[in-house]
Amino acid sequence: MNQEKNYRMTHQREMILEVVQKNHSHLTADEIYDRVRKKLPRISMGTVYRNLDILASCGFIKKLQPGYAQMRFDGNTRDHYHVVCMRCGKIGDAQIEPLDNTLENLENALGNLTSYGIFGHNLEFVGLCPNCMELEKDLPDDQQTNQLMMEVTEDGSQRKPN
Amino acid sequence: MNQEKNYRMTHQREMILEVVQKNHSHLTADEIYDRVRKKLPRISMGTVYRNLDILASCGFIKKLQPGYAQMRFDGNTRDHYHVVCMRCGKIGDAQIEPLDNTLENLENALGNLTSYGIFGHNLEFVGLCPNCMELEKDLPDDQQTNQLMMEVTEDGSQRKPN
DNA sequence: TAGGTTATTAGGAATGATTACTATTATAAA
DNA sequence: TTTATAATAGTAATCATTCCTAATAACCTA
Repeated sequence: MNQEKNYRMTHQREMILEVVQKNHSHLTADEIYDRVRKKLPRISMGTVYRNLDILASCGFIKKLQPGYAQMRFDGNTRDHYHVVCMRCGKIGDAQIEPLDNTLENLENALGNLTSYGIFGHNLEFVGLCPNCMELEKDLPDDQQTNQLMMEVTEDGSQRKPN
Repeated sequence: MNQEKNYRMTHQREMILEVVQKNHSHLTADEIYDRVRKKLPRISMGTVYRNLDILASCGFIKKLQPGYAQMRFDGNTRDHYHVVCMRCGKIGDAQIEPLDNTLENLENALGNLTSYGIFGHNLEFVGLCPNCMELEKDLPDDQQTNQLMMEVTEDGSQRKPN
């Protein structure tokens, strides 16, 4: 199924892919598990997670994961955006003014298109902190950050670092 | 310390607030725990979490939490933004074109201001799904969503729903 | 088509952040 | 002070996700 790695197409993997592709509702892993289990009752949760990872790394599906795993706390209560390190999760301040006008217009436009009630937005920038940029230099090519981008940015936007 | 609720100012709460305010590095709960423990060695993790919540709800600090708790998976691999329900976590598609030009310029600008290497961005809209909007009507005023906004949007942007 | 290599699986245990519970203690108002 | 009750320490529980391992199944090659 993939050129680079010797992946094999198993029934489990096939079913998981089918479930994700046929659903437009951004299922969680356990929702996928429940659905696949109707066809393959003995499948395990570990199999579901492993295959979702593999399918995402092959570009067949997309993993939506929170920008950071742990809560963090900020003594600065003024409105400001953040930069999140995609390797270590460290958060820095983005010295950029909030895009209130641009995004409020966008929120209004979106409000007319969706059945959701729109209250606000989250914008964060994704990158590498100085420390992780250093470490990166010692890694083999296939572990370099640009290889990992697809899994990290929510919207798949991807470009060379500044 | 607060007008609405009968909060009391304890040594623990005071120390936690001080640690968060004196650090500009967006500490995690366990980093705060470690630092506070140097002054109050018997403090417990539960106390740290509870106080961080209370301090955030009073507006003294800001809680940075991921937009959604669980990973989700999308069969649609085209670039697109999402709307996240702030009550149930359900994710919908935002029928809005990616802001590639606007935000790429912003990423470039930011790249010159920060020590991070910038690779991309995440933008998500926050709101209420149709189902939760219905449920909302039955809630007492102090549990209505607009009361909860400060805790939800990353940058604190806040407005009436569309 | 069979056999062998090894990727993949099921099942269960482990992890790690966060929340919940409870008897005891400390705060602040009268 | 006294008193009501908010807050605490310590511990147990939760829950999504990852890790581990012996057994199984895909797929390449003869």
